[in-house]
Amino acid sequence: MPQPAERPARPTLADVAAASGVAISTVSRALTRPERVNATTRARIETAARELGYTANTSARALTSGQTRSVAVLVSDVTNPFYFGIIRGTQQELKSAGYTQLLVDTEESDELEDATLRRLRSSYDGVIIAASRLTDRRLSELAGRIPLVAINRQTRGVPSVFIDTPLGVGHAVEHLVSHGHRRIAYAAGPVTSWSNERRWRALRAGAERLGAEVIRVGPFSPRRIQGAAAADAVLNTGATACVAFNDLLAIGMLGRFAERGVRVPDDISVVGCDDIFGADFCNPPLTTITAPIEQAGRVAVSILMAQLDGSGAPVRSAATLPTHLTIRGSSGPAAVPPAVPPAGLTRG
Amino acid sequence: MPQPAERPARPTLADVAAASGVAISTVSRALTRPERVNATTRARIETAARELGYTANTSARALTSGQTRSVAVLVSDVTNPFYFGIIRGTQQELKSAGYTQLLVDTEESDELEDATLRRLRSSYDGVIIAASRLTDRRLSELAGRIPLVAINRQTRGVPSVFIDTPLGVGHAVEHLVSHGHRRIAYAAGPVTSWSNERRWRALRAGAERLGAEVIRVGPFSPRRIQGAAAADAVLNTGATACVAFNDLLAIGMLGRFAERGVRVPDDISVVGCDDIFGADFCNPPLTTITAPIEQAGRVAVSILMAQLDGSGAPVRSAATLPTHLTIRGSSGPAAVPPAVPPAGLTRG
DNA sequence: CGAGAAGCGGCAATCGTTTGCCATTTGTTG
DNA sequence: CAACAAATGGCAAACGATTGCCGCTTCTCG
Repeated sequence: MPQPAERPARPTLADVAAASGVAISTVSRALTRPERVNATTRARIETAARELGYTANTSARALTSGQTRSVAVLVSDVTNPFYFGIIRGTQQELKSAGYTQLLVDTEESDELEDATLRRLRSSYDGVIIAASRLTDRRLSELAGRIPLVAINRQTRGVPSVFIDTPLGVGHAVEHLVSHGHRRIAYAAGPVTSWSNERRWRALRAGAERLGAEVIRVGPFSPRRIQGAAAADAVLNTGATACVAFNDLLAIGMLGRFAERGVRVPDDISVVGCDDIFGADFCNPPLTTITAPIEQAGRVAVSILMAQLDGSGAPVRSAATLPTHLTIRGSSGPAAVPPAVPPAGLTRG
Repeated sequence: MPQPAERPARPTLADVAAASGVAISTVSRALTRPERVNATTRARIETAARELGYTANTSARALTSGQTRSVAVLVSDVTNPFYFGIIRGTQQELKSAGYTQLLVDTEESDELEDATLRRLRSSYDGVIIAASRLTDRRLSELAGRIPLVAINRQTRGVPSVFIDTPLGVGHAVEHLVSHGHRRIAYAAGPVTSWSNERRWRALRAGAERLGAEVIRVGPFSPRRIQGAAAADAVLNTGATACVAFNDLLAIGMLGRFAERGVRVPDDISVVGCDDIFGADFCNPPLTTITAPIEQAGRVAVSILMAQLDGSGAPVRSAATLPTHLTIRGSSGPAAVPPAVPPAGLTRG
């Protein structure tokens, strides 16, 4: 019985070799290390390859070379617009480096993060983790074993890109205090978030420096829906201004304040973090700490590439990206003027 | 010279086999077809595998089995929040099906779309294309060769998920006309967009049915920044209401109108399409055609899975997802009352 | 107690590519 | 013209898993 005439399979190196009358190995070299093969032979091979529509099988290639030319990008919640920015940045940069992006949502779970990384181990050459929930120990152990870059997570020995939101928080405090706010609430994010702690500390430090009071409420899950609870909690503190863990929460708060008839910024000022899509056109437009989110994704990729291409020498790079306060309509003078006029402004 | 003692490599089937005293093939079977191997042997193997931390090498597995257990998701612009919804949906569903998502941005280019699909051919089992820019011919040819599902693109023989925005456009027209609008502008999207044409036709048909006039302006690239140009163009038409190709454009228009002192909806009503993140909290909140975006992603995956798991029988499914008009603050009564009172409301 | 069947596990080929090593050809130089 | 080097291309062994086929055990039943 003759074998079926159909040949739905994709052409392999063997096909190209047969078509151009050389050995498989020669074709392989012609395609991957052009200088190793004679120009005329190479031309013949390239023509044959093109005519056959040959493309290398990535699995087979990965098997021998150990290189997959793809990078896993872990985000803790694809739902969060902040990560869209990261994804955009990594996507752009990975593509231009000829890599493929494996996008994974870890759902804020350290276990899932760990399990995914293990399960896909042979599918990627390196990893970019945004807002990891892993312990320092585990993260640095991981970084020792596989090329990895963390975004917004500084851990000893782990290459990272840090968006310096605490810096912006400092500016936010100055902005608020200069407007007469003396009591500032912080609507906290998840306890497992490293960034959350950093922002809170920056807020406290800034307030202390300028003689303002801070009250922390929360934690809240960084989602818009949680903004309602956060808004109510903030109202209870008697603060005239608040800083939210991130814009998502802040936008949610804005909605709740409107619902309750609390005027922003007349009754209360709201400051967010990140400057995500929407922060500029919500109502009122949100005063926030603008973070170079996309850039963070791009920088993360470039640090990763350095590790990958490099000769194995530990790169152990750590980039810090500055942020700035973007003042929009959601913040303004404090509702109730302070009992004592801000004479202390020229203290010294 | 003795070989270096270090053994950084991941454990393979051979390692597990050695550790549990059986052949490689037995280990493979124990792990993938548990019923083929004795319970006690299996237990021993599983223990060994666990202790060694064994995970299958995906490349090797893909090479023999021909299955990669990953799916390529192509979007034409990761920057567009509409696609975030798609990505979320596919991500969720793919993960629960045990697949990995390869995210690719095709940058609105048919060539890039084609090239990527070819280049990565051996890396995915199936493809989901959102808003393909390919020709019908090419797309259906592709669908004949590889498992594929198109989102918002109906082409003969290509399994697809269609978000029925035209249906919603019809409702939007009724809404506007009932508010006295007689002249409605359409801010068109890219000419290569299949959806754009469908929306325009629905708008024209609806207007004709209700005796209103429509004017098309554009095309505009579906980005916020283009909203300014679109707003200005709409103003020139003398229309009292407009429908935008999508929310991104509509939100951009809102900003421009505010800038020019044109009140929405007092001076002009604005209706968007898709109901993306932000449509509900922009200023004013946008009246828009709410699309089940995430669901579209999920349904696309499930159709793809049917093709993949199925016995090769062409599934050729086509799902249509209904939309609905969500009325918010950006639309209202026409600025200038119609010359003739809308007596025709009870026609027939 | 013997024969057939079922259960179980091993051998080895295979997937498509890469790459170290070697053989051949070609070119260079004294 | 001889001898050696460089350029070129082929052979074959990996990479790590899957799987068809076959043989050995065991078990069952007459």
